[in-house]
Amino acid sequence: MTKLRGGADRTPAGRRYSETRIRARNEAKILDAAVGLFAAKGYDGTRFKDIAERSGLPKANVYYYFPTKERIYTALIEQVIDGWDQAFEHIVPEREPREAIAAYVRAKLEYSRRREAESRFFANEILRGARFLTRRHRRHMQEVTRARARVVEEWIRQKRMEPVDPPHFFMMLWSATQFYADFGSLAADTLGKRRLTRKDYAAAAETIAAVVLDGCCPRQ
Amino acid sequence: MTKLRGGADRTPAGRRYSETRIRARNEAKILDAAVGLFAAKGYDGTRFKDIAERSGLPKANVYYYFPTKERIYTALIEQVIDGWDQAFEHIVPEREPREAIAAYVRAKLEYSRRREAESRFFANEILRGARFLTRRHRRHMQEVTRARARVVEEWIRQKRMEPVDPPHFFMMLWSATQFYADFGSLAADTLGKRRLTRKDYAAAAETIAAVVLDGCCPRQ
DNA sequence: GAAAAAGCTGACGGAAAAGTCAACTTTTGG
DNA sequence: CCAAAAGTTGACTTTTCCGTCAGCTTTTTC
Repeated sequence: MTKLRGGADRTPAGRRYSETRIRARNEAKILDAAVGLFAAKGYDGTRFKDIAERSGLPKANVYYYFPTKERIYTALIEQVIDGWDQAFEHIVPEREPREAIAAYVRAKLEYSRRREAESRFFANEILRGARFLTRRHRRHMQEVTRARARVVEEWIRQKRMEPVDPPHFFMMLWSATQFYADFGSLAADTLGKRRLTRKDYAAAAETIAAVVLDGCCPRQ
Repeated sequence: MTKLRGGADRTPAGRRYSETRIRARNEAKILDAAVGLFAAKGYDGTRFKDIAERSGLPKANVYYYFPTKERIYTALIEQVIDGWDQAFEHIVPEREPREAIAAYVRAKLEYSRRREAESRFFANEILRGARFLTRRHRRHMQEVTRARARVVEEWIRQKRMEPVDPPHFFMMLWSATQFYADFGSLAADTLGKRRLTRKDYAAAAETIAAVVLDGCCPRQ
């Protein structure tokens, strides 16, 4: 499996970045401020000045850590992909498909509820054609997805679930789970509420599980 | 049902807009150019100058038709909502649920495949919190959705389909169908292709139908 | 404790964007 | 055909934003 986060950037003095405490803290501040802005306004719509203001640092200071706006953006991409990988860990051959898939759906929903900005940020990037995803990122995601697709294929071969096309099946799960965070305003409108609550996410998990699981996995 | 498109803007001389042929033609040119740019770059990322260039008109001329970038944007929103309504027409009580839902899924997929830019444009707007949707737009969409939710409720009452929460069920259908157009680059990667073909959309429709329909509607 | 590295910042320059305007040409209604 | 309305446009001003830089302070290292 390709490793991400191989970062080898260096300070002017040749020291590896992120070695100092101050740098780590300030980079976190900046990324934290940036993810919300990028999520709300997109790459082009986000002003460098605004990132600086929101993170509480002078603009020139932000430039000290990130030489361009693009670097901030790509740093965030790596951060998000890390999270993306994790939910997949539920999809393992030993588990019962029904239970594993339900756990995966819950994990994804939980992630997108708790890290709404990250979720929207990434959705935005993909929506715009994923122009900042490098070949390395893409390959990594492909490999991870393919590995889990093999698990599903195995389940199907064992007649433990209905025959579905694994990639399409995953995409269906992604779209359903991301929807609530990414299109939250539409979801809220549809439910006639001002904002989505934890309960709404729970109801979503239930509906998705009810429909998808009964549609692909025989009940015990 | 609330009517959209009530437009009552007037020219300097008090004439209703869109009465002249030239205006109609040029507004169409502008909106056509704008939708692709907004879809690719978002509201803030789209340059007024670029809209002008792409539509083949001088910038000042575009300003003659649309006093601000925002007006172009909101004009597009109305256009898209019109399309959104149409797919819903398949959801009628007389039809067999299984068949009606399958038709709805196909219609939505077809729309997002053929009008990819519109689809992405709208997804982008929602993703950013739907800040340009007016109360009128929102109410309209709510009403339309609610009306169709009643049809689903009726089906359930008649035991013609499994009990599901209609709003969540619709959101699941929306997310699954929009995914392929809106997140096309991710979908293509996942399938190991450069671009999505008509066949991929067909496979998507099949997977969605297989999973969703078996999950909610008893087979005949 | 002093040299070196890391961290910080106000002020500035250049580029590119939005938006304006006055004068021009074309189209239309009667 | 001609007056009025609609349509067109280049050149302009204003605003905004990215990125730089020189010189400062703080922290680390030995």
